[in-house]
Amino acid sequence: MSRTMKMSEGVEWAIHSCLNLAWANRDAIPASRLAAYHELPPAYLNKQLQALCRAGILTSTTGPRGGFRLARPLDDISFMDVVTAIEGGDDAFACTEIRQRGPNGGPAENFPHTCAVSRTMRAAELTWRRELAQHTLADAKHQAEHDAPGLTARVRDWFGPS
Amino acid sequence: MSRTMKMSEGVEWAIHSCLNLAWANRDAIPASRLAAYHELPPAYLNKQLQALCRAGILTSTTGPRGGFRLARPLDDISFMDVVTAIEGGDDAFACTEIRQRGPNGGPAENFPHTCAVSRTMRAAELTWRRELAQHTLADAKHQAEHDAPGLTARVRDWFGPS
DNA sequence: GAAGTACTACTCGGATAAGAAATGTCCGAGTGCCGTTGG
DNA sequence: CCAACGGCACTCGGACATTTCTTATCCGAGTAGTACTTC
Repeated sequence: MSRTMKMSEGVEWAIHSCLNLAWANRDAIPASRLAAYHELPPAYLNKQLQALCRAGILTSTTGPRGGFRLARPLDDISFMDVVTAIEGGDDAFACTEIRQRGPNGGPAENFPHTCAVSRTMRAAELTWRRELAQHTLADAKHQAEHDAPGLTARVRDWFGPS
Repeated sequence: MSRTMKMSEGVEWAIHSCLNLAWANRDAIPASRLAAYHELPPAYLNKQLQALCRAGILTSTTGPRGGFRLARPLDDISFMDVVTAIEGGDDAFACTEIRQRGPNGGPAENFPHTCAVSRTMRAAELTWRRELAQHTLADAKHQAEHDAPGLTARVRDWFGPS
């Protein structure tokens, strides 16, 4: 009905920023510059990149000529890694075990099996996670380069020489 | 990082209520009674069931001896149907096309291909939706009955004779 | 001229506001049932 | 006794609060570079 079950837009920002970091191929790029490239709020993008640092996807350096850089090559960063870093690893469907409440409920010992509803939901989410884990940012980079041939050079030029 | 990308708990309530409707096998059951079975806020559950009515999964009747009933058999109601009814059909990942913004952006004509990031995200979600669409509430009902043999009779008895 | 030092500008990082959205509540419109009344 | 009628209790339905969470912003701690002072 309503627009719930929405993924944070920070995921989109994070992925594109990682791609830009790879294309720019510089030592470190500050959040403000990465934000300017997509006209995003700088401080908020910084917040998202912090999450990537905590997840070990990026590394950060403070001070002049500081900023963010990739912690490992793109083919070692899956979509799932980024989603987990930003969104957290919890399942979207949180079973609250309402079947155990109410008149026909009782102590948890009466319910040795996990809820059938929960099983189906989790299985579906698992296929989603698996699919995300099988695609890396390197794949996205190659596809984007294939779609827009001159993109790599344009991005590198805009971010300037190393 | 935070607990975002969370599915509404209304989905869980809706599925269990549909199962209870099937087990009770009565003409119509009011939201208050369905809520009491799981100790849920009656008015809010009513709100969720309204969404199922709009989606054509349930039918509603007002007045005494009114309430909700299933609009079609359980094997014709998939998990996807319920999720769509409650959460809406929009994708969790909403591509905002940030690649088109900024210095290297430009008019949409410059981007004939859909964003590679978006493609991957949508493909993953599609597997999730497909998995949900392949399982019906009848499957869940059978599994639950298999897990807890006496459940069917207990539920029907609690809701009382037709 | 070279080395040491203080200063400045710039970065991330986390704490703090603002806004949106999910969650929860309440009252009105409508409907079927039941008792009453009249034939 | 039977039928029609009026009242009543019960239901959904949508409009209205409240709480939570995402989104966004701001300022401080720390760092590297730079210019200046001193030997």
